[in-house]
Amino acid sequence: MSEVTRPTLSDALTERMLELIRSGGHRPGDRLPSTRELSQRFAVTTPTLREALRRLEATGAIEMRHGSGIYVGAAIERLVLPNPNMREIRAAQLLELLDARIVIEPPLAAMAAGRAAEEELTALKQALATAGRHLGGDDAELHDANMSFHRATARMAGNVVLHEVIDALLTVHGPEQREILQLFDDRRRDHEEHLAILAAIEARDAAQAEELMRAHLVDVKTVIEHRVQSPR
Amino acid sequence: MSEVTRPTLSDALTERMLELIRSGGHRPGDRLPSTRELSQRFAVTTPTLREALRRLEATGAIEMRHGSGIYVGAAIERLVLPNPNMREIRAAQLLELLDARIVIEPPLAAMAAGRAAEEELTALKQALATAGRHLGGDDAELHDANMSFHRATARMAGNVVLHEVIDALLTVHGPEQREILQLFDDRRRDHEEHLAILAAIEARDAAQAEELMRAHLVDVKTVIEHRVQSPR
DNA sequence: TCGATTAAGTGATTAGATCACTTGATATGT
DNA sequence: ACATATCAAGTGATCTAATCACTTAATCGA
Repeated sequence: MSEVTRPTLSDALTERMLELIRSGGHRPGDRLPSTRELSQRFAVTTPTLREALRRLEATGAIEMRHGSGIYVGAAIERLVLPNPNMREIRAAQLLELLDARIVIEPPLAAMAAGRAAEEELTALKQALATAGRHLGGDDAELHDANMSFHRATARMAGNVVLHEVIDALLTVHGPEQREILQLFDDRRRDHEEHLAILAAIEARDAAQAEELMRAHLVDVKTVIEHRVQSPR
Repeated sequence: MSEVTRPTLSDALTERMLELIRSGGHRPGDRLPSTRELSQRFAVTTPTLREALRRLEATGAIEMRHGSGIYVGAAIERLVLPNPNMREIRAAQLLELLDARIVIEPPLAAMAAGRAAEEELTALKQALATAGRHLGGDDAELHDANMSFHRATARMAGNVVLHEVIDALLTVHGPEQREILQLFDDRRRDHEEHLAILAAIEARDAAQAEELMRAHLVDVKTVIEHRVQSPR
């Protein structure tokens, strides 16, 4: 979903469809209106509507059964719902995401330490350097740089499957996390924890890399938990 | 991609497009033929073609830029390419997949043991019972039942994110794994290991559940490694 | 009571035309 | 000569309205 080109009609349709499912309180398995009714309601023609539907189908948000109807898919629950009202729900998702990362990323850090190559370490250092430059400035850029650090660590581990998993998780929940994680005091500590992880990997100390990564993610989780209970 | 309904024209188109990209040796960023030429080559009309393109776009396999063209996306490399010739590559992917599962599933088993509810345990037992019935028979059904056991365990852990990750991994690599894992002597041992894991979860012994799951997956990995070196 | 039939509703596909956007070449002005 | 403006060709986006293919549940018949 790179936004290099201007949002097209079909782009907007996809989101309106998601909104329809969500605001309608639909659950997985529920049946949605027919293509004819949807195209009328959204004032677009059938082919245009179907393009939007195909995208949703590819994501697992809906399921289209020939001759039967359009049904809400199982994946609808894990989709990023751009609903600005439901801060708590999104925070809960975020905590689950962090639990997932706490499971996956520490072993990845250990694997990375086991096979750290010079050229790969460069990517890590570069991400941290970028993050360092944005420590006092732009929220978005700092967050992106930090995510790059985690991505690079995952890539170094040398397991494509796990790398892609982490990549997907960070991509999907990136914007939400960024929004919640905006607090100035955490910035420097985050950065220093990243540096410590890098040092452990560079020293090829798998055990410490794993432990530092775990501690780091637990720290982040703690911050978010507090943030949810007492939003600023 | 549930195959409850018969594959539609657009389904086939999606795969033909993937094949075109792959066999053409295209790399991410490469430009593909225009919609007009593609629709002619595949002998379908524009709207039909575009549905297939939208699905590929949603997956990140391609990128459509208004007024410019259709380009190969970055995600094309991590897509599952149904190439029947490359047994070694698929086996290598399979080993990476198992490494990934070895990272994720043992902690999930531990989490499941921590919050095992009666009704959820039923799903586990049911899957194992089904597997038991197929121990001496159909390959495909036995494998499906075994995968159901792993899925159910992941679901019990109570983390939607990790559950979906495991679900996706098992779905994507399921058929390949099944093909490689066809050996009669492993069946009973696999089944018994599953039973042991269930017992640990039922006894709420998180540590043992985790360790048994890890040992089980390592066993499977060992089998595959041997199978690749000396295919029967 | 159970099976086959059927009709209504639904998704899938067709056809060609037109609109909107990008891009590189051309022309223009300095 | 260089930079800017204009333009035309190529491309994706959308429209239109009709027909085909499939599912489902009610209906009918044995």
